[in-house]
Amino acid sequence: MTSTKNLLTKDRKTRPETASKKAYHHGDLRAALIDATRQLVEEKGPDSFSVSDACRLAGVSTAAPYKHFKDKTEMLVAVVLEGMARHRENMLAALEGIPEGSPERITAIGMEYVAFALNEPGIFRLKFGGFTDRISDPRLDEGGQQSFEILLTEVAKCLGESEITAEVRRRGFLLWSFVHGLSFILRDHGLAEKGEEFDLQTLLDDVAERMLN
Amino acid sequence: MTSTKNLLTKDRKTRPETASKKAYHHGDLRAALIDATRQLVEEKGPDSFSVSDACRLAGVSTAAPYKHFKDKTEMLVAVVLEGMARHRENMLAALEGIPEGSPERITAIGMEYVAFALNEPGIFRLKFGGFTDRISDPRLDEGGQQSFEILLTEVAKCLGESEITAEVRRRGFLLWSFVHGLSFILRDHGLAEKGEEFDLQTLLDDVAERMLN
DNA sequence: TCGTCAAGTTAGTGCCTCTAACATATGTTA
DNA sequence: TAACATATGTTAGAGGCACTAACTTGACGA
Repeated sequence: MTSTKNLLTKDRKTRPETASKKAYHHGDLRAALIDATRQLVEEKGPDSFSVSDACRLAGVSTAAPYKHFKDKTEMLVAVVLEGMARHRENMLAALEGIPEGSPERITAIGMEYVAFALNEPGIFRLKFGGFTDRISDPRLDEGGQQSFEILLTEVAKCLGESEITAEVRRRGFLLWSFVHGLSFILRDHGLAEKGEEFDLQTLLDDVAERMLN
Repeated sequence: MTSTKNLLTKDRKTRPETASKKAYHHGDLRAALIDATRQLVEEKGPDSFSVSDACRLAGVSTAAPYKHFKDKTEMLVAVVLEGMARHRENMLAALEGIPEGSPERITAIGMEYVAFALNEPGIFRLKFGGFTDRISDPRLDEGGQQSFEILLTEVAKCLGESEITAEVRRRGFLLWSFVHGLSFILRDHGLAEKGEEFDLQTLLDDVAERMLN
């Protein structure tokens, strides 16, 4: 589906691009397994994901992944890391063309945050749903921190601060909490709450104003 | 630990309370298994929970649970339902003694919401963390809705409305989103964000004021 | 050309969920 | 009170999964 090959693979020299060798060796099994894992996590849900399924999808034996990943958890971590990088890129892209220091930049980030939760709920849950008993990799915390910094930078500009002060951090934390919770709720229940519908953009504008004034 | 027997068991007539019959029949295995499940879910995390472990803890064979529960998922649902009832009771109890219509009632609910997430993270995650691919029981949605109604009632009073209007629902939704997200973040990272600490009560007061004014 | 090593394979272990068939206690009814 | 029906336990076992060990293939460098 997505052409994310080589994102997480170690560089290899002179890989022959004649991919159809009917090869005993796969070519880039690591990337293929990550693709398969992401697909299955979204299709069946993270809980129902099995390494065996990923192997079947990639067309290899069930022992093959262990040449590339320590265990099942490491496969999931790889998928989440890749997803978080995409998430950050999306948020940064959403900022383009919006004037610096305007609250629209805050809401744009929020919209993108929610969009990721709705478009890739499986990965969103793996990262944020508290898989913490299974997955605890420092790289995941780093990634989350980087996303948070993006928000803080914008909050600082909105508040007219030249650097990230305690107050900026505090406001950012409030905004983050809100959008984070909103993402979970929307993913689980949708925007229609007992027949009444909220407009997401309006909701975010409202909150940004309340939090930043 | 907690004496929650009979909470979820069908009434049985004339249960002999001479529990130590070295009995082939357990007495109240259903309740014992729910207890064991809750304990294990908190100790090891929902992902690592296994029916076999619960059986060992309860001292029965691994086939015994299936006389009381359809499958593993139904065991978890039972634990979550029981936890949600406790959660609602806690929130209602937290309101006692606080004058009607004051925003302190809102923050008291928020504090209790967060407290549950921190005290019973396993159950919190099972309910809200999006186990939705495995667990989807209408009773869970009902329970969540009931909790939300508690909040809405208080929001209406704070806004001086005699019934739950669209605006009440909207404000309640904003508050819920915030506290929900806050719960997740605190459970995952704690209140100390890079050395700076927020006071939870102050944070909630602040947000309530911003959302209700 | 040959040896080495990365990256596949098959076979197998141990744990898990869940089912089938059997065993035992309990309480109802003749 | 005896016998039956039913609820609730048991053991045995099927089938799936994560992961390992030992073997095989083939690509690359000396």
